[in-house]
Amino acid sequence: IRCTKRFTNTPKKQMDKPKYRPIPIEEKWQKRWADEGTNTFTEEQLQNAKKPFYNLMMFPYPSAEGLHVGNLYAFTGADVYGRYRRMQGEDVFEPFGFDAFGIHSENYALKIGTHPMELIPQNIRNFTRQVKRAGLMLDWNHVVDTTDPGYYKWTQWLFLQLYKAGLAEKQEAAVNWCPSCHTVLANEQVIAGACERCGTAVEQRFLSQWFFRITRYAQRLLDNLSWIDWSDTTKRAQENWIGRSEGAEVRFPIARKLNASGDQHEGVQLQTGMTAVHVFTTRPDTIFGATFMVLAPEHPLVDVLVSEVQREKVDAYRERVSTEDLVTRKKTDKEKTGVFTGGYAVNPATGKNIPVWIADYVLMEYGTGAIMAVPGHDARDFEFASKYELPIPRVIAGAGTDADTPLNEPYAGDGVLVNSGEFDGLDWRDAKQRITAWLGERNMAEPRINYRLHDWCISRQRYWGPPIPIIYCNACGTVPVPEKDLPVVLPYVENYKPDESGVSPLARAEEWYRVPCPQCGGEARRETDVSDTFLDSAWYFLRYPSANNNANAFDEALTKKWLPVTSYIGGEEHSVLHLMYSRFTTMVLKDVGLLEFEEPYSVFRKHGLIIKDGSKMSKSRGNVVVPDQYIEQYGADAFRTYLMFLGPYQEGGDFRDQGLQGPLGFLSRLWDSVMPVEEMGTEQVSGEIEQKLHATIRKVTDDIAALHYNTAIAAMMEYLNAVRESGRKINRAEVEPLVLLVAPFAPHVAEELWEQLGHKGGIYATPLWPSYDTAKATADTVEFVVQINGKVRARIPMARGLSQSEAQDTALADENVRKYVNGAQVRKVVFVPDRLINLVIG
RNA sequence: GCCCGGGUGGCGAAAUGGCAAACGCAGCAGACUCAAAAUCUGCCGGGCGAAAGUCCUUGUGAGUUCGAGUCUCACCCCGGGCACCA
Repeated sequence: IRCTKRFTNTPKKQMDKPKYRPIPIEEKWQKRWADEGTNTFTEEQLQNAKKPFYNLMMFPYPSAEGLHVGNLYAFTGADVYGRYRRMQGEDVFEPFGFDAFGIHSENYALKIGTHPMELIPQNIRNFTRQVKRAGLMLDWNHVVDTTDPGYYKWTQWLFLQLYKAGLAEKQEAAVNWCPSCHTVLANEQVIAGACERCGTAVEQRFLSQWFFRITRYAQRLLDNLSWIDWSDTTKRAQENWIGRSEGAEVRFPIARKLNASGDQHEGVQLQTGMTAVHVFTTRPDTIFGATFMVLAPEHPLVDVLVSEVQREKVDAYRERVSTEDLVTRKKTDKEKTGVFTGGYAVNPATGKNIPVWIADYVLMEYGTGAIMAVPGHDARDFEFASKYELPIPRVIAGAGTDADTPLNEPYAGDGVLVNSGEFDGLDWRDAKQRITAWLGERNMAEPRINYRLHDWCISRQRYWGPPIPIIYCNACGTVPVPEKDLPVVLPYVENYKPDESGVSPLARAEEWYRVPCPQCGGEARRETDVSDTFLDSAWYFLRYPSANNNANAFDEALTKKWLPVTSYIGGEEHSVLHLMYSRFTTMVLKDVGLLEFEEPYSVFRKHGLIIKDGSKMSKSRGNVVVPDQYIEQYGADAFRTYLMFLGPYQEGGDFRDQGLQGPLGFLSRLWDSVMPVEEMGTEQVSGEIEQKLHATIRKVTDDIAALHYNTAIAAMMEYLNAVRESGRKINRAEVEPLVLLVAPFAPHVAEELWEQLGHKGGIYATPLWPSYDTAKATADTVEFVVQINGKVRARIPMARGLSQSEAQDTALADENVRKYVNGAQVRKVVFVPDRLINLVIG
């Protein structure tokens, strides 16, 4: 009975009206795109593309938890841009892949007890399913999986190119060791002294590691930032990371040591041939205030400088520091400690002997591992000098102070030199060059540029990565694996758990690492470390066009056609690591003649972070949004549109479940405006709607180009509202362009409506992006703002193009305006054509 | 400490130095319905006012300007990154 009643209550017309049901439409179009190869290129098509546009998004690590909304936010933003460019007639190549090696996957595999070689393919299948459901315009013919031997063969090949170029070196070095992950970490992976991944305090260990000499490229990496078209904040982050400082290297000759009675005596001849302590300073102008020196406890000259009187204390201190973990060592707020070595060096400016100390606040890894301490003008030196009662002279006098004003705190501001001999009175900036030159005349100093950037340690004592293609032979030494023998396949080993030993689990696979030497055939041993995941991602963009090429890492012709990457959109969290390493790799490949360009990404734009309930999504907070449920409920189109609408794309935004209602409602209203097609009007667009249509096309076109997706969507909503509010029957010509404008955001519903409207071949068959007419986009009447003394007193519709006097006359005819002017003299008129007139009275 | 962002209605947000709050969410009222959902219509920063209108309002304080959310200076707060970097 109930059912019957409802049936009779529903008007006939509404029964016939097809309702917007996203899910079947999306399934239909996803199938069609796949069947017809809408989004994929064949090798031939890649080769023959007329207007190549390489649209890159950052490939994800395929976690076992699956795709989360942050991934999809990143991909959709890039996809919208790619679809937009494609509709404008460009050949958009939008590939996808998986960055599946690394500690992440390995730790997870260990945790759940599934071997990574089984786990990762599962994850990739799951990720692929999710990504496909989201309706991205991806080329599934060109997929990259970094764990595929067909891929990492070329990662190993890349290592060999660096090796041949002399840019890969094995060094015994103090490295960051994570005692929990049992591996070495790059400096970039150490966050405030703790492991980036697990948060465990990082220790110092001495291991033999492979390093890439990225520091040789520091200046070039910095210089190119001036011309590459990247988000400013990303460039700034790289600039800070490279950390260029200009200053001087100054030599302090070693002078004397304490003897047993505490007196100074002549220094000994130095075995190393070094007769001076070298320091790097950015403030050579303050050298007259350098009253002592500090060496890092590990500094090799400590052994030379130390006097017998102090040896015991020095050894004890060094012992203590070496066992100290780097978190404690690098805490900036802890009290500084140190020990006098008993040795002295000569300040080359004053000629005086100054004591040499060792202290843990001086780091071996920066500069020369030694400093001249200027306690008067450096906060750290001041603190140290105060504690150990060392003299704190003033050598810079700021406003209101002179040579004799005592220093109660370090002064690092502007000023002129004092207590600095012939340089007194000089501005500190000028003094930098003058003093460096003056010392240089006696060969005691020269200008020097120092970088914070360190060489890239790529060795990992882990299992889940590409083996480093090196063989150690007792007779021949270090021998690179011949390119013909690549890939060095990562063997399946049952026990891949890392241990305390500091060597890779592969070092337990004897049958794998025992090999004959490629040069002499003698007994040899493979390198058992694998390489850093960042090496996999440092070149993946080169592989995509050549993903199906087994003969080369990257095909010469395809690379020439498609690279550098036209547009790269990705998260800011990769500002320094991935983006810096891939720039470095590209430069190296150019230098060895394999590429013709040296910057991999012509345009890079960072996108914002998506927030949930006011904080970053994370598993520990339990606020991670999984897209599947939303896509099932609202459809991929509404979900995509919502993600792009919730805030400015480059700044991110707050994800709220209820927010999805807006875009869903918009898409259903668009659907209702078109369907059923037979009921649409056939009149031409005219009048206000025509103006609004052209203005909307212009705004959407410009906004998408600038990644202002949220305002582009708002403009489309506004236009649709205007069309619907007219109250008339909706004409086909009014909504057809809107169907196209919405396509980058909601591709499925756009395709469906486009087909319903009678168009064959789909939206991407020909370049369909609507064009606008600037003249038509401009309204012929404007609402003119009339201000009196800067306050709005009237809003009067006026014809466009009025002159100042016409506008003024019209304004003065307004009652409210007259009331305020009230016969007073108009002293000044500010006139902004077609917008505003401001009458200043007084 | 240094380097980036950012601070606007109940919420997400918008605004080439020129109408602050577009667009959307939530809310309220109404229409349709036996009812609910869906949909549609209206209202929706605060004060005064019957209304026309008017005053206040973009973290705080100053400044530049005919005019400041927007530019300048100082400060406060939030988020992110770097950090004994010599």
